Amino acid sequence: MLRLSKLTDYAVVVLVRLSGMEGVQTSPGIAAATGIPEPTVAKVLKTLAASDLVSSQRGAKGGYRLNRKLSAIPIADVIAAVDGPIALTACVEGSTSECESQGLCPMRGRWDPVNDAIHSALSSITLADMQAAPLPAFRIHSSSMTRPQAVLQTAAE
Amino acid sequence: MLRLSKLTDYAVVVLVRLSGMEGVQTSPGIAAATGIPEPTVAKVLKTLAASDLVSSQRGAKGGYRLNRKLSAIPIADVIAAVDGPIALTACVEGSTSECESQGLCPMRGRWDPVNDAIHSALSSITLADMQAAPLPAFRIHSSSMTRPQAVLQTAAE
DNA sequence: CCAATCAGGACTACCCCAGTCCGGATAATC
DNA sequence: GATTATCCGGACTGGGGTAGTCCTGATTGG
Repeated sequence: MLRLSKLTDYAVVVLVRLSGMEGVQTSPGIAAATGIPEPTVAKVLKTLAASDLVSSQRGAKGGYRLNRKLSAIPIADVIAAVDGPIALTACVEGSTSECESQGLCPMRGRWDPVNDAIHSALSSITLADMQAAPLPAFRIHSSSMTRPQAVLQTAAE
Repeated sequence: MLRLSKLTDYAVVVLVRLSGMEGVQTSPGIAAATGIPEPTVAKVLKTLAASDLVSSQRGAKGGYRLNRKLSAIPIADVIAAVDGPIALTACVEGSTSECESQGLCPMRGRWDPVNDAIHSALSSITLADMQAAPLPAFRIHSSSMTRPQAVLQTAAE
């Protein structure tokens, strides 16, 4: 199904949220604003910090801050940061000649054009594109909602 | 990691193998030729038959046959047949408004451009492209191999 | 010195895929 | 008509990976 992890989903949400504010933001704060569980937000942010997508400020009054503008972050970077290198098959990703059946595996290099195509497709779309995306004419209803909603309604908070 | 299932891998191998022969081929035969376990080959072929990528002939002297030429089969079709519809997020695939947190989920439609990009990328590459792919200058060594190797060395058997 | 926050890892529960197997239906052959 | 080879469809099970939580330590401001 070619699915990417839910964490990547969260990462996009968190990053877009970060872009909306000026100073640093704490993970509890982001968790409250997005509705994503606090530990999970922390996990995502740590991962993103490891990939230099966000900067962290430790200690009291600390928090996270976006390093680049959304328009400078291709979605491929986010996926790579959270889900690891973008590659469709296990054969391709690094472990050269580690294929279980070297002689049998006819894939060696054969998925490369596919991987390249996907990679370039994902590199051409930035978070800004996703932020300003279609966004159907649907509005957030606060009815039957108990949690602190309002994740990012068109980034204009 | 954006990985697709190993079954898709197998499907490509099986389809390329099918393209090399004229008449129908049995799943045991393909299993022997490709080194893929027999039940798995059968499973893949059944799936491919359900998506009209291959035709099946039942009964004795039966088997499978390719419906279109490799050049007419985009890899997207194979992925869709084996792994289901191509969509990156769970939100997108069908279950409309089934998102666990409707108000919270800012993804609704936002991954669409990404999905579209990937879909078109995968539609532009056919099995023929993958068959005639880079194919590094490496040859199958029969040394230290016990299983029936020779999956498809450049489709010229 | 204390409180708030990030850092980094370990840990667990759950879900989905991979692979197998079985009984049934179909069709060619003898 | 019986037999045999093959596909059909589903159920079943085990393993791997993700999601999510938690804990201990390091850093920094009040």
